[in-house]
Amino acid sequence: MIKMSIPPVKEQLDVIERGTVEILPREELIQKLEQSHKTQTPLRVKLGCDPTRPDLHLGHSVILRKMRQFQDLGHHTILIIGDFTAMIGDPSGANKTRPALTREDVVENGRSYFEQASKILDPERTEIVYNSEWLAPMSFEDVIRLASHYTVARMIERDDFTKRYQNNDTISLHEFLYPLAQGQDSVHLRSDIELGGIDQKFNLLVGRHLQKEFGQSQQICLMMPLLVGTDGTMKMSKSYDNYIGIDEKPEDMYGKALSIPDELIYPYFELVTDVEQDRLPELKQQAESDPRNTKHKLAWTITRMYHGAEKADQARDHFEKTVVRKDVPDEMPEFVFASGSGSGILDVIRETGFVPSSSEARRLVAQGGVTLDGEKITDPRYSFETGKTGEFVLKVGKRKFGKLIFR
RNA sequence: GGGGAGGUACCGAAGCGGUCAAACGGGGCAGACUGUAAAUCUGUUGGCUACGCCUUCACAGGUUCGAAUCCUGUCCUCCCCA
Repeated sequence: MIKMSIPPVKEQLDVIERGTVEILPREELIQKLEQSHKTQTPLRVKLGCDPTRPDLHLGHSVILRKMRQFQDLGHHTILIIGDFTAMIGDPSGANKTRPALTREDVVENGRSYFEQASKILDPERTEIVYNSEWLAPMSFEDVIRLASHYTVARMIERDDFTKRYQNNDTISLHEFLYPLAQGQDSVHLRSDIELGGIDQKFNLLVGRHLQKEFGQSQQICLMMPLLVGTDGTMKMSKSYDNYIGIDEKPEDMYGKALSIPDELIYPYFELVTDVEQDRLPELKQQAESDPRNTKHKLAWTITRMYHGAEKADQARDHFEKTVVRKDVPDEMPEFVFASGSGSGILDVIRETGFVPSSSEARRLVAQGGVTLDGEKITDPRYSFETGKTGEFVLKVGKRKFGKLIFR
């Protein structure tokens, strides 16, 4: 491992505070940073992840990027795969009790999570731990003791619980254990700082509280805002289908990034891109004066971060071509059919996998959402002549293209 | 443990014996429009060998010519009391 020097406080704060919503308590953070700089001892920075959904998107990247910044400042970072807590299911976010996962699922998801997170974190400098390591061996007695350090009144103060309680929604008793388990992680790891989304505030504070109960130095809670999704209203989440996945194809990434409302251009630059700190004010202004080009710059930057400059250029060209000029893309998946079968258009569309059912295909045809070589097909009974050969460009819906080859 | 309310499509929510593949809203999808995959307007939204047929209204049975709607049992949720 490379020995890094820990820079002075002021310098660190500039980086640390980029995009944060809240640091509790900020004063203590400064003290810890001073101490750390003086003694050149890295702080222990903890981030827990819930491996229920292994597809990471830009929403996750906000917090992971913050973690990366701590790495670059020379601190010690610990990524906790919440394999044990995932079996409880965090009550926050989806206001619903989540189904418990099996151990195998959780382990597999954890692996996939780290693999994806490595696109943002420096894997060399990330300590990975699974919280089942210390949570699983706890006895019932240990759990009772832990639970005695928190009160029901404080527990139901928590937003999610309050709301669900008022709505007469189910709250399973074991959900109360989630924050405690997460807090126990902090105690076990003796963390100095815990990162989290602002929706994690309660959980992070429980960690702080428990550390105090156990006579430890209390962690600083650093909260990042929730990234608003491409729909411009709700937080980015796979279940709202308003996300940009970090594994997505360059073209999709670019297109989705362009679909965000103009007000989000700046927050995205600040939270999910690696543009230099001192360029931010300038970008903020451009986002207002020239939203179109600034948004293209944003889309390009995001795509470049995950796919490189060359792919980003291609994605931009692809967008210009298919969306702006409504032209046919350079590359598209090919589907080969045997001529002579006299295939109907509905079956052909189905075989491409662009739609889940032939009823859906029929609907699209009826609504004029299907073209063949640029010609709208409106008759669901349209079929390719028997014995016909050649290639056709099929377009289904707004942006699904395929090359049909009959031979 | 006792009493009451309720479980409807992706979500919320009507319907309470036929005219129900199921109103309405949200979401999704499509068309028009657009700097944009935004906003707005319009249409559409179970499946199929498709002007007809098949499977849906927690689950399993039953009554009836006919049930999402009535009856019985099971599972689940919420409220009040203990």
